[in-house]
Amino acid sequence: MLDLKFIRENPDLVRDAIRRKKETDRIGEILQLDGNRRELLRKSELIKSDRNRIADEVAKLKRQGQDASALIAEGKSKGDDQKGIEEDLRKVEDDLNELAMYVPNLPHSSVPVGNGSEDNVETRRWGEVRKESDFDFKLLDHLTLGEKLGILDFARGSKVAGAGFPVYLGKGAALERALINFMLDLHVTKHGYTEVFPPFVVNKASMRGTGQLPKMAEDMYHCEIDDLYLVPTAEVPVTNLRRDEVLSVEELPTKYTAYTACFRREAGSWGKESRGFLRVHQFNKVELVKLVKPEESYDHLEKLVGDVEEVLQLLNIPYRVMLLCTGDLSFSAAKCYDIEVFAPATEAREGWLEASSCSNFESFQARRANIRFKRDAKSKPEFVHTLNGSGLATSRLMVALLENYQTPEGKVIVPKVLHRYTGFTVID
RNA sequence: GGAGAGGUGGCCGAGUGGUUGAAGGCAACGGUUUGCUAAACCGUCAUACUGGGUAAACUGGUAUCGAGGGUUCGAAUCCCUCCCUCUCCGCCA
Repeated sequence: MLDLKFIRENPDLVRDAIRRKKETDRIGEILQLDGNRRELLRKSELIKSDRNRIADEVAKLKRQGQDASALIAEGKSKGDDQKGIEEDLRKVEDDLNELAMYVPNLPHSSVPVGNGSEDNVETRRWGEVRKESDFDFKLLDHLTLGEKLGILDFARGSKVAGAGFPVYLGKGAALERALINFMLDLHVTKHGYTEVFPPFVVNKASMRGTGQLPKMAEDMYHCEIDDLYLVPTAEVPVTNLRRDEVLSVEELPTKYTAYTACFRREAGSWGKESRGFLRVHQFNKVELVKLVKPEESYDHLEKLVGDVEEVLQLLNIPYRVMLLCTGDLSFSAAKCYDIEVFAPATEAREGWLEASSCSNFESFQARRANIRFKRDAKSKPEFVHTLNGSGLATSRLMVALLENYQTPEGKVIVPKVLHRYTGFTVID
């Protein structure tokens, strides 16, 4: 969330950002509540100060063995006065905090202004994009291919859990595991991330910390009895590892990578692009998370994107990097690149599938999650900047892999870098 | 799940109703001393919110002893609820 003081002092900047991100502008109410809060706070603190003074004087009198009943009576009535004010204050604070949670992060100045995905800017492209017409045989899409090879089973996934819970079988399961291990190893050994295997469920405080709550409540799986949420992304447990901590400057940048399964209800988003792997309730993802110094966060964003790109380059899967415009930028992000892989047999979005999203949240999450650092022993703690990116989600990656690596015989060649993980070179 | 013990500042640890934001120690920071290091000595040593002040220095107030509520003129200290940690027992992958 944003600093209330910042909102108070720069309401127009914030309003502008809200408009660009197409969120609801409730800044007027926030400013009003903030004024009320400060007024009530002043009143309440004045009374408390009186009460403290009275209590001290009572103590003094008692020590001297004198009568203090007049003061005690006064203290009692002050206490009654305070109750009413305190109640009002708490209500105002609750309302204010709730509203403040719904104020989005400000887009960075380098983010193009735009309405939606049509205004995103392609910043670069890598690999050979071979369209369907470039192949001299009839391409199969990932679903058909997966079923024919017996490596994917959506029907049985529906039986045991429900639609959108895919099942991987045999070499498909092995390939999935290989991808995960390959990506983790690359990020750990080559890019210097620390591997984390976090819990797959988190509490409310964690969900608030990274900004999924309260806005995205509908999209989470929630275990009511224990009040726990299934993680929608490893970003949540991993970023929250350091919640309420003050890091030393030597710890920055802190870089984590983690595999988790990701669970999303995807409420209301069924319809187009929902065939097969394109939209599922459970998928696998290797996530990258960085906690960095504020002045370095934009350099780190570029490096983060580079770390993700290397995965695709090693797998030799064509992709493009999209800089999201203000209208497509998520609630918490200040700047975000999407990495889209190309899947030649997929009709949706002309074959370009979002496989990674790399964002700089600046201090937005750090403020919510209260993650700070000290430049040295004497300086005040400052909020870190947090970044994260999928490095990558395997579901969409699997689509691109199967479709790009298929042969005229309906087999799939395993990319070379995965051989040492799979133990086989062809799926047939 | 059952029984017990406990959660105090960066860390250790005292404190069972009244100048306790919290003794003492360690660590850290500044300084004195020192050929260097060590030691010794002196000092500083929480955070947030809020008011005054020049959005500085400085300064007033409030809150914070796991969290939330209650009792009281007054709570780290008494009562209730919850969370977490440890030990033992049970159950279990």
